[in-house]
Amino acid sequence: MKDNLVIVESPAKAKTIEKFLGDKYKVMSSYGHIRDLKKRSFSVDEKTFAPQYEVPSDKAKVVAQLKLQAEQAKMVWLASDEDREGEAISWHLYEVLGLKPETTRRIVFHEITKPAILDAIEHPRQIDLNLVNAQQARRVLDRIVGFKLSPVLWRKVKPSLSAGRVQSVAVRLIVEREREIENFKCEENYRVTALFKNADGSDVKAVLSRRFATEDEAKAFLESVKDCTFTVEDIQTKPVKRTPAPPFTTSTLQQEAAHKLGFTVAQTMMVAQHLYESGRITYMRTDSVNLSKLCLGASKKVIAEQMGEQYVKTRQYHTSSKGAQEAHEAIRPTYMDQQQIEGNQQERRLYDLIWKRTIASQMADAELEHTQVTISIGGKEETFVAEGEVVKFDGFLRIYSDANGEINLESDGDNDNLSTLPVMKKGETLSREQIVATQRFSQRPVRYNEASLVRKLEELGIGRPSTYATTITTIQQREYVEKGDKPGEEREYQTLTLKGDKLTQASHTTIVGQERGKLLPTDTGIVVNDYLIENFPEIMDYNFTADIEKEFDEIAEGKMAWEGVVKNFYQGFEPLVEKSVNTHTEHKVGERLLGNDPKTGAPVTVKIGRFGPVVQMGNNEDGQKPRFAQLNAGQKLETITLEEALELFQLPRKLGTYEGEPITIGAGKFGPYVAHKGSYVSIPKGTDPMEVTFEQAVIMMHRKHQEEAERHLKTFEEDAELEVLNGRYGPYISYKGNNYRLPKNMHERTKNLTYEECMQIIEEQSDRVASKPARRRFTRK
DNA sequence: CAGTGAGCGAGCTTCCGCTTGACTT
Repeated sequence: MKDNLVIVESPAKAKTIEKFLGDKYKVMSSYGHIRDLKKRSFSVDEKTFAPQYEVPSDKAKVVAQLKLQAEQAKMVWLASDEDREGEAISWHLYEVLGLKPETTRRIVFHEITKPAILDAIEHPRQIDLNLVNAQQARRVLDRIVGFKLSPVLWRKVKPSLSAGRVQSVAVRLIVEREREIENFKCEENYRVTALFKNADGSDVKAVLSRRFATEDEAKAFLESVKDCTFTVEDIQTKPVKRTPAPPFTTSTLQQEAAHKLGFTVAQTMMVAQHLYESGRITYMRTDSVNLSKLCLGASKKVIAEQMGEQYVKTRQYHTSSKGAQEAHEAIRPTYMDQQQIEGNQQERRLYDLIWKRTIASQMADAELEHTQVTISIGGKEETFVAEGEVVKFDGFLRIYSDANGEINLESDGDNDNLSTLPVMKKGETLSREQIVATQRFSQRPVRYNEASLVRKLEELGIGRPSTYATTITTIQQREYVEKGDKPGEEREYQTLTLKGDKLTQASHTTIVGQERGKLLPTDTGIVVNDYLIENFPEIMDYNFTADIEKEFDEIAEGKMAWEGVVKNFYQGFEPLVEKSVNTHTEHKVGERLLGNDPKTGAPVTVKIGRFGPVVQMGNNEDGQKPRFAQLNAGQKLETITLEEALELFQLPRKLGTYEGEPITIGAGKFGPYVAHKGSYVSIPKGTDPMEVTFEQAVIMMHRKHQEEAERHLKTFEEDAELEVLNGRYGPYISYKGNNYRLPKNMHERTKNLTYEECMQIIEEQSDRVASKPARRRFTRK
């Protein structure tokens, strides 16, 4: 039996630490929190705010094991993380395991190294009850907000909805961005660029120092420079430095993995968890950019050996993000000298990204030389400016290309990729090749994707590294937002080109504003958001979390009592809940009267129904049963018109009977369809479902059945689960529920593919296949 | 990427923040 029991939060950490401590110590894991507010009931006293805790059923086993060991140990060391939640975990352990003060010590360490842990053991302290109370305030406040607001939504909007301090603000960001885009007023101007040749005949590209508001102004300018001479007026050269980005935190890792590897936020965390468990990287849920001395030294060595001393620059970064608690290190490789690891493709790619980012953060600045050449135009006030950049010393750019790890959202693509300028002399005359005025449009704001929403939440200090991924999942599960693509719009723009003495005009088209994998608000999301903002403005305020965090800090410093902070909040909040529940409105939240049915005079309204947005015709007043119809894809509660709504009631329509069963035309989530004997055929886009005749419908059914029959291109005796199928995008391989792309050069000979060939393709692509999304769970009726 | 599809008067839903295994629909 061991004399000492050390309890940490994570089993991977426990394993590592046990090796450092020798045989007098047993190290176990609590697997995070072991006790929480009761799951189903409110569990907070409305007067005293006393919380009712319980050990959840899935934690009973862990707790029993810990208890057994704790009773036998002479000393129990509580070594949960050094932050608010960690302190609370220690306190709950103390309470639940029935520990004694004289045989309990609280220790913390900031890096998982032998000296750091031995040092922690040398310097134990007591549980900090102020910090624990700050956590209790946080926990209780979140329960109050969540469990008081959600039922309001069940009554006012639809069952099973939810609201909370974090998720509701996340939805607000998405709804507001969509409104910004709707209200965006596009402004246009004319940007003038020139192509010159210098004395050697090399190209010089330059941009005019001003833009023109109208085509006429741009035209007048081009006319006026026909006979001008263009002279190199000034050449300015100055050194520019570029600094590497700090090492990864959870949020920056999610952003970069999304940007560079195309991972979703959840995917990144899953792969990182594997890397952590196999000892490849440090802990992956962190808000700290701090690196251990061990890592700084190891990085220095690797850089000096691989690239030379001049590439080394040891840096220690400091966290600037709001609400950071810095209980861990930055996310970095455990062993810096391991540049590559074994593992599947996703693991190798993510590891590579982490390794490079960490190494780059310890490398020298990149040194560049920026040159700006000013070109005068006859006696005119405007000038052309040519800019160029030369890398003098690549520094960290040698291994990490994206300095800031961000895309510049303001840029409209004008300043990208500065290249080298040819040699020019001051006073030199340049020959004009051509000058082009291009019509430009200001760009509307860009929608959020998962990773950029996380970045925004972190910036606002809302949510924690351990919850970013789940928050993103929750708002999608509640159907407040959905991931989707927006097709670009074709836009026409004009150019005016001056070449020699000739001024020509041309019209071009381009696709703008195309977006993929963006978060779009649903009707439900919009209705819930507007309702919450109107009735609970404090909760929906972007600064609510930051403000309340200041009070939690006061509790942690012992300056305020936690119940007082909660009470103060509750007294302002609870009456608003009361008021909302008791305000009986004639119409549902978000309901909109579109008008009346011209035939019957029945009112036509849209609202959020039990299954989402719905149009209703008539009400119960005249004793007639109201009719309902779902909105089509693309139709929005806010914008649908009476005419569009009435059209929805035209379907379903019966066409007649075929083979003893009726053929009907219906409208579904994915557009109009023909239904017969339980099978469905989509009606192609250009075809009006009201015009489809019985004969056409029959033809469509037959074509579908034929396609279905031809779908199975090849099956294999070796394995019944392996098939070659013909899909919408051509032939593909289907195996055990996953699909695999068939290389283009094999499309011709799908019929004689061999079993071995197919298995090889599957093997090659198996890393790339994303795990199947969890099956949607429906509540049992 | 690889094929979908109703229903709109019956009983349960929900928060945020720590952490990973456990399974049969």
